[in-house]
Amino acid sequence: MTAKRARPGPRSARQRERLIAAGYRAMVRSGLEGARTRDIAGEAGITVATLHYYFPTKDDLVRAVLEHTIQEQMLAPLRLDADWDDGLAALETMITGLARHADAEPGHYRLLNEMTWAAREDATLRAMLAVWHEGWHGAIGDWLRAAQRDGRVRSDLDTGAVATMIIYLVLGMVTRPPLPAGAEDRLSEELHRLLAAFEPKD
Amino acid sequence: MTAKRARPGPRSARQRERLIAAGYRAMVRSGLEGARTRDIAGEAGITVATLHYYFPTKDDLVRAVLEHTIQEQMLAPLRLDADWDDGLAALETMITGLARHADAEPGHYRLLNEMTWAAREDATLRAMLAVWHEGWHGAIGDWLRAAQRDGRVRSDLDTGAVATMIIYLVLGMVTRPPLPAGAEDRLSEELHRLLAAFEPKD
DNA sequence: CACGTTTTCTATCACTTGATAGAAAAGTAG
DNA sequence: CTACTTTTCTATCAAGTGATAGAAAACGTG
Repeated sequence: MTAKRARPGPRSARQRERLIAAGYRAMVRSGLEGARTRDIAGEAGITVATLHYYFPTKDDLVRAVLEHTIQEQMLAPLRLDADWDDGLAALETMITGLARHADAEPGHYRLLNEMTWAAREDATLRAMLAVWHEGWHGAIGDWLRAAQRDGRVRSDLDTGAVATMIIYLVLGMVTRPPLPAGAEDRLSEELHRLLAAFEPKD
Repeated sequence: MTAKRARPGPRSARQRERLIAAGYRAMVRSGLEGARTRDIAGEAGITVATLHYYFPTKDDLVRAVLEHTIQEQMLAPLRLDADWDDGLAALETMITGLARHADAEPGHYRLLNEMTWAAREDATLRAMLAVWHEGWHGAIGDWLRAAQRDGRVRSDLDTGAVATMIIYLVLGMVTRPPLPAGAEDRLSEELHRLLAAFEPKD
């Protein structure tokens, strides 16, 4: 017996990509549930019916968009490849870069956020996110250990635990909560002070 | 000319509260948009029509629920009053308490999260959140300064900037992202190490 | 009880939204 | 051109969903 699968035609890969791109934009604009299939189709230059020819249900499209988001849109802002030689600089680049990006593209981080909540009830999504977080956690740990070897970060720190703290810090930061003015100004500087290998003169 | 306002009857304050409580539960369960007015009314033991007698639009109800959430449900888990004498202990109590609470009641923090995003386009909501964040930020700063006076926290730290970091850290933590197993185990311990007044023997 | 007010319900609307059926159009091969 | 496949469109459905009108019930007061 044939599985209750979608019709098997090869489809146009180009149209698929166009729909995923339009879906990403719509979800960044209106959120995961707020994005309307009609808008997405319209933005891709087709009708809803044709959208459903490529993605039988909205959930299929959402899945494809989130997968695309993780693989294409999420790694870039992290700058995991930046300045590998200088771990502290890489850390700073990542944090300030993300803060700026979160101001410019808040919808992107709202999408990441909705994804995290959705992952609680979706094993596939959770697995994808876990892989991504693992890579991120590992990269930050590597940066910290490199800086420890250079004597620029306290050698007694548990780099894994600190990496976790930094990830939490960044995840909270990109939600851009309404903190008192200037609360973020000395953040990066202060993080460096906390991690620094030697006590300042005081 | 009379303003286009709802009918002026006094209403029952008890029913209002019952609706807000039911709304809070429904939104914790299904999210801000996912909560259905029919479900909320049913949970309060009335029909949708009666709900609209108390809250002309769903948005009015949402507003009331969020206001209630900030004032009643949000301050409690922070334990801002805990162990005021010992700032570091208060900090630890807050962080571990929030981690546990976030595991037990994730929906509460999803609601807080949706609120933060909604506040971007709603000045009233943003103002309410800002007041709450300001109090939180101030309390953490007070704890840190108290611990500095006791000589248990490095005196060279900018307590405001560190308070911001801790708030970001907590906001990220309560989203419970799928980090590698055990990533959070030594978090609190490591935070203490970072803040500690003296370098360990190494 | 009688009368006015407040509260609640039944029934229904108006509209959105994801989804589908079936025809038409576009592409492909001989 | 013809026959077949792939893609797209028009038109429409079915299930919600917030909201309302208007009658009925409950309440309060003398």
